[in-house]
Amino acid sequence: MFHALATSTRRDILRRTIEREQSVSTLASEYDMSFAAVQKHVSVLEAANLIVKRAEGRERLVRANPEMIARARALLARYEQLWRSRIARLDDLLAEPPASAEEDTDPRNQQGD
Amino acid sequence: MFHALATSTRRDILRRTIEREQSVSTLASEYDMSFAAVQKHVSVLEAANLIVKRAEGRERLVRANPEMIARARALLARYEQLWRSRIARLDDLLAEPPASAEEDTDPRNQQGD
DNA sequence: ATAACGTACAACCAAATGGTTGCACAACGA
DNA sequence: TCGTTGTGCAACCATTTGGTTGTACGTTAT
Repeated sequence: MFHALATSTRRDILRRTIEREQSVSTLASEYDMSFAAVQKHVSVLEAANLIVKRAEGRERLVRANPEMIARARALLARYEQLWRSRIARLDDLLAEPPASAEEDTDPRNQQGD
Repeated sequence: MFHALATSTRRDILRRTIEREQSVSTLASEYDMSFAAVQKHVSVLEAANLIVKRAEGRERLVRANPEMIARARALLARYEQLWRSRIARLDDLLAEPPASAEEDTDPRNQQGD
């Protein structure tokens, strides 16, 4: 999925199909490459579920799938959350009372600052 | 940057270095591939600014760069925003009074339901 | 019916990618 | 000092990727 987002052409296709549903050939006319090349980009986005195709006569209308974009964003948000919880853990260590020598591992050696 | 995130190995490296800073060889020992392969993944992440390397003796300590993760997430959030504003625009059209035949384009033909 | 259009797909190609091994070199430990 | 460890880098290889052209086929318009 991140792979599908890794090309600027595909991100642009995504952007355009968010704006409005449009046919593959309409999309292809926007780029300086062959129809087949754009067709491949579209199929990569489709495989990643970032867009959806719909048949209408001889045309295939392409529209973005906002659910998948949200999923990608949520995944990255999880990484941010990991980071925040790491910070929280360090804060916890620092907040611990430096008293009692009960533990066999000294908290001061857990995370050098 | 999305390209850097496109491999599960690299996302895993990112996750580990969010958890805690660690050397390249420590990272390498976690994966079933050569040191050089992991080294390359690390350099891809570094080029994308998703991680930062720091020299300490002969080791190179790697840590995640949360700013860049946030930027990626923000970018995807913008796509979501695009989608929302598209919906808002359609809502505006539907909210318009269907009276006055002044426009030369009939609102009923704008978006087939 | 026939031409033009929109699409799908296969074959092909150059470049990038993800992996390998090997070598060089600096830093550390005995 | 000398072996070991951690790193960087180059060369190489197989596969994937992003592009091309050509062909085929259904749909639309004349």
